[in-house]
Parts: sequence; structure tokens; C-alpha cells
Amino acid sequence: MEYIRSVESVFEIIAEPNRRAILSLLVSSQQSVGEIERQLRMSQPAVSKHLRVLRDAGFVESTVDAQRRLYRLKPEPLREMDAWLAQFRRFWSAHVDALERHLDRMNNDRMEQDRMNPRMDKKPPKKRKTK
Amino acid sequence: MEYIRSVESVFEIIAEPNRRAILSLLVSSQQSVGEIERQLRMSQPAVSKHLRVLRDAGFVESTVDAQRRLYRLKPEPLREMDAWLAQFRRFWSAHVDALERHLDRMNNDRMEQDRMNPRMDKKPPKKRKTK
DNA sequence: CTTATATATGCCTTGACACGTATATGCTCG
DNA sequence: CGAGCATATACGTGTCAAGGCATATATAAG
Repeated sequence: MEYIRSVESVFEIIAEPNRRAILSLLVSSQQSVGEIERQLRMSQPAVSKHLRVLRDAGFVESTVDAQRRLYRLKPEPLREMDAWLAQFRRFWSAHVDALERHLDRMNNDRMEQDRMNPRMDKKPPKKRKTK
Repeated sequence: MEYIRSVESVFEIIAEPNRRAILSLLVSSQQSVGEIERQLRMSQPAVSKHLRVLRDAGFVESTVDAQRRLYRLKPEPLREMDAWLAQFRRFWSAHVDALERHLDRMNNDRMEQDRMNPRMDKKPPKKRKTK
């Protein structure tokens, strides 16, 4: 019905294992469709379709070389993913990094008392027993 | 219950926008199902199902608080994502240093548009470049 | 011009999955 | 006990994407 379906997010793009494999392949150097096809043992149409998706999403770009197309990585979408991941980085590094461990503890303490939340249409029973 | 749904990869988990929203919510503090439901304006079953998926994949864990369940983040899967991204980090930082100027000059505008626009062009830029 | 090679695309089928509604489970309190 | 709240799960449904096969397009070579 609707055709407006476009590239939702970079995350949906890299959810596909074959596409991640293609990206990993391209890290080392640019590759033609046929080379990717052989190394990943997938059908040629499958490779082309994935590359199409990747290119539309800005993950790769291609140049023409005779009948071949050479695909190479583009950094922006991957940076975008990294940016999203950044909000959690502080959190997880706190679990290993001793320096940040106390930050984590502070945060946890706040969580414990942070039961009250803004914008509640109806208030839940406040009576609860923490075990 | 059902057949064992193997946790394919962390990437398929975070492909879902609502799940990403839940994770972003939890980065500040732990939350109950009801709180998530209200803040994200989704149905209660939807929240529960997403939390189920997130928990099976190790993104979150829960503790029982009376009739409520409090969910909080776990770092491992996010670290796993970061590890995968790492292989590209070298690549894209290289672009800042060396290649960026060149690429910027060539298609900075195009990159921006490719990422925002739904593709309605039937053909890729037909660039002639034979060697 | 004809054929081979390289890649892209259209159609079709299949399966996954997200959602809503309804219901089950579990806990608390009167 | 039973009522009520908080959360989990079952089931049916619609949407959508990935893959295979066939074919179209483009270039190269003979």
C-alpha cells in the first residue's frame, strides 16, 4: 500500500547479517560485486540488493570500472551508530573502569529513591514494600 | 512455550525503535513496566514483550518489587555492539584526518541528502569512470 | 553484429515479527 | 476469602523484508 517506506534507521540496515558481513569485507579494501559474491557465498542478486540498501542508507558508495562496480565504505552512518551508542558508554565503562565505579554507585543510589515519576495520569499505590 | 528462538544478534534486537527507546529510558534510571508504558505511550503488552526480548538478549535485567518489575540496563550486549563497531572506527577516523577534505568537496551535499531522502530516483548517478 | 561478462531489477513466495485484544498469573490489602 | 492492580502470555492478523529465479541493462571482446 505505502511506498514511502524508506531507510528507517541505520540500525535496521545493519540488522541483516549478510549486510554486516559485506561491511566487514569492505573495511579492508573496496570490492566488486562478484568478489563479495564469492567470498560470502551468496547469490549475485542477493549481493546487489544488499548493496543497494547499503548505498541508499549511505553506508557505501560505488564507482564504475568497466562492467564492474567497486564498492567502498562511507563512514557517516557508522558514526551515527557510534553516536547513539555513546549514551551508554559511560554506563558500561563504569562496570569495568574503577575510576568511574563510584559514579555508577551514585547513580544507583539515585535510582533507588527515584521512584516518583513526573506526568502520571493516575497515581499508583505508593505503598510498597521493598523486599 | 515455543521453539527456542535463538538470540540471533544484538543488532536485530536494537533494530526495533521502541526497544531502542526503552534502552534510552533506562540509561537514566531503572523503571517499572508501567512507567515505561506511560512515558513511551505504548500498550502494556507491547512493553512487556519488548522487555522480554531485551531480557532474553541480556540487555536488561529485572527485580521484583511487589507486583512491579523494575528493569535496568545490563552492559554486555551494548559492549558487544561497540566491539563490532570498533573495526570501522579506525576507518572513519582516518577519514577525518586525511580523506575528509576530498570527500567533502566532492559530495558533502549529496551525502546529506542521500541519508534523508527516500529514494525516488530510479537510477544511480551514472558516472563514467573507466581506467 | 554477436556473444560473454558483470551487475541491477522485477515478481513471487515464505517467514518473521510487531501489534491489539483477551486472558492468565501473581501479589496486596480489606 | 475476594477485589484490584501490575505484569506476562496466547492467539489472530497485517505488514514487510529477504531470497530465488528470470530477465533487463551495460560494457567488453571477437
